[in-house]
Amino acid sequence: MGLKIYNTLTRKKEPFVPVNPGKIGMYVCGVTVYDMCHIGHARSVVLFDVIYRYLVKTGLDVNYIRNFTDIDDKIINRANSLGEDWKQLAERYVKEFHVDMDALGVKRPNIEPKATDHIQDIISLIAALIDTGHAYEANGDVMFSVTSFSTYGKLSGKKTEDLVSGARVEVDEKKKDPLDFALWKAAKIGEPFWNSPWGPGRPGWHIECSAMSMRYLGPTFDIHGGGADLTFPHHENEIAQSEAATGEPFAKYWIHNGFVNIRSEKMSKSLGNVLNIRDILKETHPETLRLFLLSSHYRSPLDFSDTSIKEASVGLERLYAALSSLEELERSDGEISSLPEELSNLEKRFREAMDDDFNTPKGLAIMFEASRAINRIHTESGGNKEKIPSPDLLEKARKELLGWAQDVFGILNETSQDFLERARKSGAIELGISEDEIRELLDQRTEARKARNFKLADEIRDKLLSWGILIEDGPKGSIWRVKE
RNA sequence: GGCGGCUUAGCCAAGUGGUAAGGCGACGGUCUGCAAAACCGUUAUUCGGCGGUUCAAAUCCGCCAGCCGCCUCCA
Repeated sequence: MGLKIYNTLTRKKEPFVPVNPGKIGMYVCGVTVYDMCHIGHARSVVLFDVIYRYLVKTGLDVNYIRNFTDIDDKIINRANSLGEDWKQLAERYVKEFHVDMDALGVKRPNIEPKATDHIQDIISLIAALIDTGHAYEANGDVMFSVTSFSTYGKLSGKKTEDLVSGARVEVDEKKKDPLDFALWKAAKIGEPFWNSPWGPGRPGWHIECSAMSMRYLGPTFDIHGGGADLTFPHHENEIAQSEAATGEPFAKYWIHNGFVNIRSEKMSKSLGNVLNIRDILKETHPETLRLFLLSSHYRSPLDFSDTSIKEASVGLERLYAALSSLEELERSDGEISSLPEELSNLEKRFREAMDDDFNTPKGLAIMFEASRAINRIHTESGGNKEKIPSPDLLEKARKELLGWAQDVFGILNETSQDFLERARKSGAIELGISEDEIRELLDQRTEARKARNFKLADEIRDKLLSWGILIEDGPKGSIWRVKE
C-alpha cells in the first residue's frame, strides 16, 4: 500500500517517496493579506491542514511552512484607498486570518514566514539569478529571463510559443521577451521600498515563495501546494526561478485544490457573491463547514449552497448522535467479544482511504458506516447485555473513530452533550425564543401526556414546531432541538 | 486561438479493468398514544451519446455532445 499523491507535475497518481525518509518538507502558498478570507481560502487551508494532520498521523516528521504575502500591489492599493499604513493593514489581516483559521480548527504550521521578513533572502536569490545569466536588470527592475530556463512550462503543460501567441501576456517595454516576469520592482514615488543593488524597490510576487521555501526546506523538498489557479503562472515561475538558481530539482510533489462555486456560479468580486469565512461562521458550526469542505474530492469543484451546507450540518449531527449512542453502549456492560466489521477495522480502512490521494469523502463514508453500525447495535440490542459488545472493544472503536475524526479531519472535537446543548442555545437565540419558555411548554406537554390528554400535547408540539422547535420523546423524557 | 479537466440515481458524491461506497431526499415497515430520532427494506441491470479493444469496461482507445477551469490579480 502506502500513500499515493496526484502530482500536477506528472498528471498522475504517484507513490509518495520522501526526499529524506521520515522527514517531510511541505510548503503551501498562503494568502495575500489585504482583505478578509473567503470560503475559497478556507477550502485550500483546510485541505492542506488535513494533509498535514494525516502525514503527522502516519508518524512522519513534517516541517510545514505556509507563508503570508504581506507586500504586494493589492495591499498598497487597499491601504491607499483606506488611508491606512500598508504595513498596519497587512498585520491587521494576518490577525484576521488567524481568527478565522483558529475558529475552523486549523493547526498552525511550523513556520508562517512573511515576505517582508525575507527581503535579504530574496535579494540574494535574485543576485544569484543575475550572476548565472537567468535574470537581467532593466531600469531598476529585475526580470527573469524565461527563455534561459529550457523546461519552462513543465508544471502547467504550456509551451512558450503558445503563451506568446496567446497575446494575453502583458506587454512591457522593460522586458526582453514578453514572457519574462519581474523578480524585483523599482519603487514608484510614495511606494514602500527596500534598498537593493538595483536601487530602491520591492520583490515581485513569485520570488518570495522561492526564497522562503528554500530558506526553511532547502533547495529540494517534498510537497508544494496551493489553489489550482496558482499553477500558472505563480508555481511555474517558482520552479523556473528556484531550479535556475540552485541547479537542483525544486518541489517533488505539487498538489492543487479545486475552486469553490457559490450556488453554481463562480465566486468573484464582480458577481458580488464572495462569501467570507467570518460571515459563514455566524450561522454555521465550524465543524459543519469543515465537513462540507471535505465532502468532495479536493481536486473537484465544490458547490456552496444552502442545500449542501444543510446536508453537512445534518451529517454532523448524525455523527454526534451516534457518538452519544456509543458512549451509552459502553456503559451497558456488554458481553459480546467481537465488533461488527464497520467498527473493527477502522484504522486500516481510514488509512486506505487517505492513502489514496487523500480521499476525504471516502473517509467520511467510513465514519457514517461506523455510525450506522453503532445505531444498529443500539436499537437491536434494546439494552440486552448479551447483544452488546464488551466495553473494552467499544472503547477501542470509539477512540479509533474519534482519533481519526479529531486528529485528521478536525471534527467531533466537542462532547456530544456540549454539541447538542450549544445547538439548542444558539438555535433558540436565532429564533428569538427563550429556552425557559420552551422548557415551560415542554413541561406542560409532559403533564398533558401523563394525563393522556394527547390533544393538548399535540397542540403544544405543533405550536413549537411552527416556531421551528422539534420535540423528541424518549425513554428518559422529552428533549427538543432546533429544526434545520 | 492554445492547454487541461469534468459528465455516476431526484440531489450531493466515492469508485481508473472483475460486475455500482456513503450522504441528503422520497416511499414502505419496526418502534411510538401519534410523531420525531434510530433501525430494517425499496429507490442506477446501469455510469452524457455512438463505436472500438478485452473473457470482462463507469473504468482503456476513438469520435460526438454538453459543462468548466487556466492562458490576466485570484485559494
